[in-house]
Amino acid sequence: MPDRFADKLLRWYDQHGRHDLPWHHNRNAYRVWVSEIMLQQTQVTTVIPYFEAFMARFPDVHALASAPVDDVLGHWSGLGYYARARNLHKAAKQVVDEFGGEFPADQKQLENLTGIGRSTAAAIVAQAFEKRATILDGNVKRVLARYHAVPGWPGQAAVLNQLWEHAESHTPEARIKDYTQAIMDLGAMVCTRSKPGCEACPLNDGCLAYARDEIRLYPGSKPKREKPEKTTWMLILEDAEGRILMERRPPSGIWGGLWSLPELDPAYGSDELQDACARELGLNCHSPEPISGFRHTFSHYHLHIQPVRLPVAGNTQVGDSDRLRWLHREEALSLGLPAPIRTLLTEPEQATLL
DNA sequence: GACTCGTGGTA
DNA sequence: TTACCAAGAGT
Repeated sequence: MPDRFADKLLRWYDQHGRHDLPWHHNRNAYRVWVSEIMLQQTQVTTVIPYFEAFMARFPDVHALASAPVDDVLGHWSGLGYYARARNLHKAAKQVVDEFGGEFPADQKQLENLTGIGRSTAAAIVAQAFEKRATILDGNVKRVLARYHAVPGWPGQAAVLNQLWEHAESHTPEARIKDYTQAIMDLGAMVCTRSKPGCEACPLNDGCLAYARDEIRLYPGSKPKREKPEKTTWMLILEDAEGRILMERRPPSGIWGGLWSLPELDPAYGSDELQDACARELGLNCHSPEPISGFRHTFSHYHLHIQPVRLPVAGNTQVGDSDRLRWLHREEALSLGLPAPIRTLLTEPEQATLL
């Protein structure tokens, strides 16, 4: 049974909530879906320009389903978590092939689409179809962990299940679209991770953590783990015409499906790179010109990227395959590149010669 | 259940 | 400079 929680929250939302985000206009299941996928683990201010460009290029599910995956990845370049883009493209085809281009209004059917989980399916049902459904994203987890003083890290299944139960219990029948936006807005604008605005919170009188003055204890933090250090050679192979050899990365793993620079095993020493290049890529290269490396931090490890210039002598047999392409710098930059590779190609002064 | 998957903001 | 983490989902 819905409680006063939703009423207080909605009253606050009417005055202080965000009513003007890009995906609030021309609202339909497609736009809600794309926004929800982009917003996974990604902040609103980062998403907005990507969303606008994506909608201009892929205005509906048919445009997305019929587009080349490279085009989709290109519009995702710099946003991160690129499996989202591959899954988005795959799911668009599913919607066209299995549902005639119309998104199902059922949460379970939505969850069968690639890349749509429980919370995202609920968000689409609530926001696009205005049917009662319960979301549980990072904002809601934080609000509810504090409101009910739920101990533990939400990554633990037991903790997560408790939060889902609380979330279900507060979900109202009426104004579901607004409620869904409201509880996310409260988490993003008031019940923030650091320096929450408890004095201005519409729910502070029922908040258990606030009553105990223990806001900082919730939600529980993730257990720390050591981040391993990894190293890789990134080859800048430039031919006589100034073209650079680009390589498509494998579909899974880091930067899956994106175009990047060819890599060699870090076990090779600098003096072995020229031979390794000939053996593994069939290229006749000049001697390597080391460039100062840089460290890039991922969620689970640090990667020391060691770029190396290896000018290529004469014609080469490599290239124009599905995996390897010789491209001018501008052509390469039009592909979906990982952020550090884009930086390496656009700001070579960042990687100056040793 | 543990692990993987990016990037930019923030303290 | 570094650690933490945000509109999660797939393997």
